[in-house]
Amino acid sequence: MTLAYSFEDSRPEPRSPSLVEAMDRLGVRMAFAKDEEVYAQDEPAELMYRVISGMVRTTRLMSDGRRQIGEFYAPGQLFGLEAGPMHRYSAEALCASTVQVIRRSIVRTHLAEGDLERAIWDTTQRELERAQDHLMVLGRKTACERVASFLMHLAQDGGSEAVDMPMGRQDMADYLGLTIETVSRMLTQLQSSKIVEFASCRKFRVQKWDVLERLAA
Amino acid sequence: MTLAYSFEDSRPEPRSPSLVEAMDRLGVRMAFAKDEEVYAQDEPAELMYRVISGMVRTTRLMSDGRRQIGEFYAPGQLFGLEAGPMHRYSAEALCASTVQVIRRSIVRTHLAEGDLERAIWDTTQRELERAQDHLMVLGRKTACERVASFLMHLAQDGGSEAVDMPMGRQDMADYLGLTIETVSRMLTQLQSSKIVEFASCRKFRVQKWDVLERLAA
DNA sequence: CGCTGGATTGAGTCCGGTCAAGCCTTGTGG
DNA sequence: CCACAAGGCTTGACCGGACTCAATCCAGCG
Repeated sequence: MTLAYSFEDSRPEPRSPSLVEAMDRLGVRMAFAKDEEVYAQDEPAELMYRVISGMVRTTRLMSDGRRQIGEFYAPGQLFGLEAGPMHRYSAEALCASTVQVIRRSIVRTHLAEGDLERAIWDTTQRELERAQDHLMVLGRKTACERVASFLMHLAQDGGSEAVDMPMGRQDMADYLGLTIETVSRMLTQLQSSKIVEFASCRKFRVQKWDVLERLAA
Repeated sequence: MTLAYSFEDSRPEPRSPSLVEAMDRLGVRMAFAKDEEVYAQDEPAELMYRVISGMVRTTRLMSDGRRQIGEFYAPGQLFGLEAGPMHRYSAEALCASTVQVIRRSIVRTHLAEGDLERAIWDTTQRELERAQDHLMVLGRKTACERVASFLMHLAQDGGSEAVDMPMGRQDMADYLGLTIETVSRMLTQLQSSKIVEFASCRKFRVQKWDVLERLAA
């Protein structure tokens, strides 16, 4: 495994510390290769997951191959905590990743009454908020605004540091409802306007926060 | 009020019957005119709402006026039951409507422990599922597929009956991430292919379920 | 050093947006 | 009952942003 994207636990889960602790004690760490599936759509959701290193994406596929990415999960974030009994998206590692896995029933027996429920609740709530923000992006924003929003979001809590982008152009495109070519064009456009600067095609730095913020609207 | 859209309680809320009962006993019925606001975005969410007649939409606005509709709520459905402390969308009646309103704190004191929580949970869960389906529509479907999905959804539980569409073209457009003109064109296209038939511009009947379903993908 | 897969760039097309005209329904007032 | 106005819907002509297809570039790696 390369060191490139192993920013271990740099963004810890803000809530449910006791759950995370229980997962640490009782959970199993599993390694996933790039593009390896963590779970499948319509599979029963009896496990829960937490990203340790790398990054995970949730995707949904149409019969003709069109793909929509629901969300990206960075180290520290919980995922696969569906409200219903089934997974509504499939989940895949988008680069070599390690994920902590634990059976829900085990968590339940080892946690104070309601702790698991609270964690699921917090996660679902955040999930809904993210989906609602995503709707605005997909429904009403231009290609340039979508890409700007995306970079903004990635850079959010990175200070003025260089930000790593574990996902490739295709993943960005499928997240933003665009094509790779359009994503690429918008990125070069943002770069030539000196709004962001790319060290490599997976690493950038924001140069004009105000402009980027205004573009992301 | 015209009789056009008064399909009172034809689609009852499937879960949380005790909550609905409590709302019936303790809630207040309020009438809203077309386009009247039920609650505003970023307003504290201390009330909960249930559509009695008419229809309600939740919307989010961008600074330049672009609008995204989050969801439509038919009679019987609960809305405004946000997970967080604030409303993340504003809600408006899209035609003359009556809405049952009740303060959350009152519900809590009159219901068995956990009943309110369960209702909020069920609603949030359904909300998330709807948002996730919506993402696929906005991210990866063509104009024709979006409109087909929309009609499909409306007609879902209407049998082969004529289906009423309380919302205007602008509302459809803002829900589907399109313009009124495109929506209109797709509707005439679907009609001239004999897939659906419009009695008036707000009332239709599905003629070829299989084709519509395939289009909606 | 060449191979490979991802990223960029270019040329051309097309879907959906824009602008503008016309139509139809509904409601109002003479 | 008709005339007219107003708003919503449809239709047409045109435009442009994003897609498609294809060539090229580039970094990582054997």
